[in-house]
Amino acid sequence: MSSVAIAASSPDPRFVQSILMEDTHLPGGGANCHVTYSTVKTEIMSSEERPLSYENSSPCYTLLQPMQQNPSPVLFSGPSEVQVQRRFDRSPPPLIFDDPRTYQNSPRIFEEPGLKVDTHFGDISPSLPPQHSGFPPQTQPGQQSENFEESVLKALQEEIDHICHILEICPDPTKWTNQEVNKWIVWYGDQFGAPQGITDRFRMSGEELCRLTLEDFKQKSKDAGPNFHAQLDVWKNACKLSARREQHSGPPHPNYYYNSYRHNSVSSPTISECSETSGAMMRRDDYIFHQSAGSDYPSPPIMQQPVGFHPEYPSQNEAIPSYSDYYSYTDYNFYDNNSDTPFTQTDDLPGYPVECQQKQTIHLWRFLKELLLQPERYDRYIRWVNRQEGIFKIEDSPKVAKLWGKRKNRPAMNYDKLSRSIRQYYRKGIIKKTANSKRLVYQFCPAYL
DNA sequence: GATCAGGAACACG
DNA sequence: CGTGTTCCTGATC
Repeated sequence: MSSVAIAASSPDPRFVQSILMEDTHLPGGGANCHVTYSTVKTEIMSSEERPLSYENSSPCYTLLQPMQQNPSPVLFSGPSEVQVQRRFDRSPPPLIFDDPRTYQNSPRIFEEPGLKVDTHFGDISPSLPPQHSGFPPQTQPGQQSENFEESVLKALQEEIDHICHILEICPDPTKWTNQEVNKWIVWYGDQFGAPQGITDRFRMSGEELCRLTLEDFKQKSKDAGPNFHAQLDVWKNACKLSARREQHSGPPHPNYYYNSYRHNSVSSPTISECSETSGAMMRRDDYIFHQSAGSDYPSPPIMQQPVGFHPEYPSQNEAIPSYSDYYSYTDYNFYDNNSDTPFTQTDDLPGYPVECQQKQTIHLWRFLKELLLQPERYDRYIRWVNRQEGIFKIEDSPKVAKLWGKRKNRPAMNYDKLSRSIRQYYRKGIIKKTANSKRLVYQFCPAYL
């Protein structure tokens, strides 16, 4: 059994697009393919093809696939047969092979020296004995591509859910309002290096957006346009596949975040709560590297806590989300284990290759928003005053500053400096003071709501 | 004293 | 160049 690490949606939407559109029925392949979050950095794209967002993107997905008699051309074979190559007219990079069952013995990308295993995000545990690898039994040939598609879809669904939660948008692009389109463009624009004012070029409904062709996107932004187009395609396809799956397999996929937002129910659950209470979050035993009873490794909820969701820790993009600034993992290697912090993982970021921990950044406004979106954790420090209008109040300025400092690995961060950064947003139209300026009360500008 | 506003220099990717 | 970070002065609450 071998695994192949590939970059999935966040790193380059066009690559995922190709998977969803063409590669879900891999000839001879796809059996027991599984997708898990992992910031495995692989050179799928040549450097000139790789969008700017790639460097800042996390997570990547790791596709794990058993070695086949006739390996999938996409994942295993030579360049001439590779869909991705055809699509992008390039030679594919060397793929990474690995055998999860003997993983602990194979010095691979997962085993950077000193790299700890991320039991939280659920990567491969080097210490797990083979019998506890968590791999499901081999499936029948007929199930192969279906499983692959299912896995990709699940991973994408989680990523999309995560973004929907953050942006408070509907997962189905065709149903987006103008404002939701705006949010989505802002979010991915950040990742794709879209020019300022890009949202002005996308003042339309989701339905209109979905009707735009690649050329339309290119016209709106030569560089970022194709990425927007591909990313939208990923969303659309994920939505279709999800609907198709629901048709065949019972109840619809409940988007917990989105539903909770739409129905304006109680405050968002914690991620762990989601994992236990919501069908939208994948069950723990849905994951490949789940914990076997009695093991020292807790069940890794791979998608439960999508990378980047942890405001105190880097998430993807910020440069997303990944997603775009879904973020800098160097931030994990610092300080306090102060029990006051709502997290227990204050060590380094287990499961993330060192090279993935270097280049990502998070924007302050997004960090604040992520804090605000987890009131159950942070409302002691920062909370919405008027969520609809984006007005929020910093209740505990030293604490918020400390969290920000942690996040940026700036131990000397204080509220004076943080507020200076916030004030930089006035000119950029991201955050402003409220009309009746009150201390510690700020307001997100409409485009960033 | 804490917060706010904004200038300026600087770091970093 | 964009996004902060750091330091600063002066004003306001």
